[in-house]
Amino acid sequence: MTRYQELRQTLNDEIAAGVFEIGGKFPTEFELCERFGVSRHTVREALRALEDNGLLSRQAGSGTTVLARKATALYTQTLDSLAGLFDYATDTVFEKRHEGFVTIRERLAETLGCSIGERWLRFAGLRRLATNGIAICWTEIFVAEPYSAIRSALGDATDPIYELLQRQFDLEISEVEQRISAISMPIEIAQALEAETHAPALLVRRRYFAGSANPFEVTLSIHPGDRYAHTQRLHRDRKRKAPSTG
Amino acid sequence: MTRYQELRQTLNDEIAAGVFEIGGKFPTEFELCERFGVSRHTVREALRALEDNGLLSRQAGSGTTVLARKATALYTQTLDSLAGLFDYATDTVFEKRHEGFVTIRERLAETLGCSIGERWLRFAGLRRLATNGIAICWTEIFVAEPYSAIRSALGDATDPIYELLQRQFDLEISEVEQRISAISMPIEIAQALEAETHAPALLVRRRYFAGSANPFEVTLSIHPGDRYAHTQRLHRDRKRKAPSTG
DNA sequence: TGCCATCATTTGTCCGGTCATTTAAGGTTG
DNA sequence: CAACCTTAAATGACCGGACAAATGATGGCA
Repeated sequence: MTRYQELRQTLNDEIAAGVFEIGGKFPTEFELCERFGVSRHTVREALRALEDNGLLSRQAGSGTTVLARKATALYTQTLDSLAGLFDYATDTVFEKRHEGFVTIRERLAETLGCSIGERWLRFAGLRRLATNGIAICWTEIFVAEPYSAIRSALGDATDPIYELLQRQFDLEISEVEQRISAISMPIEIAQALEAETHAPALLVRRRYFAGSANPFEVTLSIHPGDRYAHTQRLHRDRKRKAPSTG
Repeated sequence: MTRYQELRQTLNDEIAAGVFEIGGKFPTEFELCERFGVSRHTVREALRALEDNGLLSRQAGSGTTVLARKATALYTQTLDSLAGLFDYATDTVFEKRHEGFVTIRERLAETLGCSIGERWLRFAGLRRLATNGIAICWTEIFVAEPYSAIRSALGDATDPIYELLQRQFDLEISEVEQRISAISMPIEIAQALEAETHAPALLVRRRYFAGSANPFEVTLSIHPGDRYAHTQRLHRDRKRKAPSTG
């Protein structure tokens, strides 16, 4: 085993044993260099692994903080791509009906989860199955103003907007929040979807984050209740008596 | 932006543009050092990021291989326990209204996802917030017949039924499937919940598996659309291969 | 020909150092 | 007292170098 691997295991064990208080400060890189007689590079490599495991948090100027005793994830849902969020059987196409800037008012602020007065670029339209053209849902896509320049890059693109945003602005989606609620199908949307007005519908809101506390994109999808159900599966990935992580 | 970030983006773009053949060799670290006039450390940091994104594969002695044109990120939802499935803000209590065996007929077979003629033990009732007693949902719990002995063990237990089942029958829940759809609030349930009849409601079906292809427990929850929304968060995994703990 | 030792290549590990950026703390000033 | 400035300390970025380990090709030998 290499030095930084040994160091990582040693520190991992000490954290698990409760040597350091959770939320408290971890020794600095120089202190660890002295204590273990290794270079700063070796220490940083070990700390990096512990940070990846979610045990530590590091901040320039502030230092290293202990986040947890051990990595705990008992049940996980894994998606190979964000396309997995849209658990449709086949490919879909977006049929744009509206495009333009909106200024958020009270109603929309609540549903989108953003602040009143903000300006967002909005696309709205139908999403259809590519195979037979059946309309699955009404979709509204909101892009935060700083990124509204993608509007020109859209054109004939068939990629999801978050993919275009990632490329053009070098964003890395760090988190996606998905919120599902039941609403009554609005009249205009019912017409576009050829669905029954005021019938129960599924409202799916997805907020895309890239590091910041505010999302850079928010999408709303309204599905007729009889055409779509959201399904997810969670797998257990650790045995009951498993610990002995090191 | 730092140098290795710029380098990462440049190489990322070149890979995406098809400059390198998939499965073919990528330039060596030294070649990249010369070409971009940076140190090996900077190159390695950029390559590391590309490897984490699943674009490259590196092998000591052999070199670097191109795996894909586009980054295929992994997004995971992690739960420390199954209690995380119920994303209520506070504790809840179950108020039992019905208890007994049912034989599955056509309608129920479809909603539960089981076969006609099967016998299940059924509990039905209200779930209330422990703090203020507000009814959140109508809940129906179905336990497969082989485990119906749990009925006697229930009594005053406040634990979730899947916990009791796990203990009494030494089951280990391996998978949970959650299905969310929008329905119209049925009359009887609307009355019990003091909600509006035929208003949009959220139907959450959870099926609990323990190795077998058939669930040992299925629960249905019907939430008034204006009282509850289901929320889940997905995090991007920084690395495709799980970081080892040592 | 088939096998094995050798060697050059490439990535992995580790060392030393320097400067930049971020943060918290302390002191100064209006 | 609040706002600002300075300073120290910590992590982040970057450089140059050295050796280790893995790999694949080369060439000699039975």
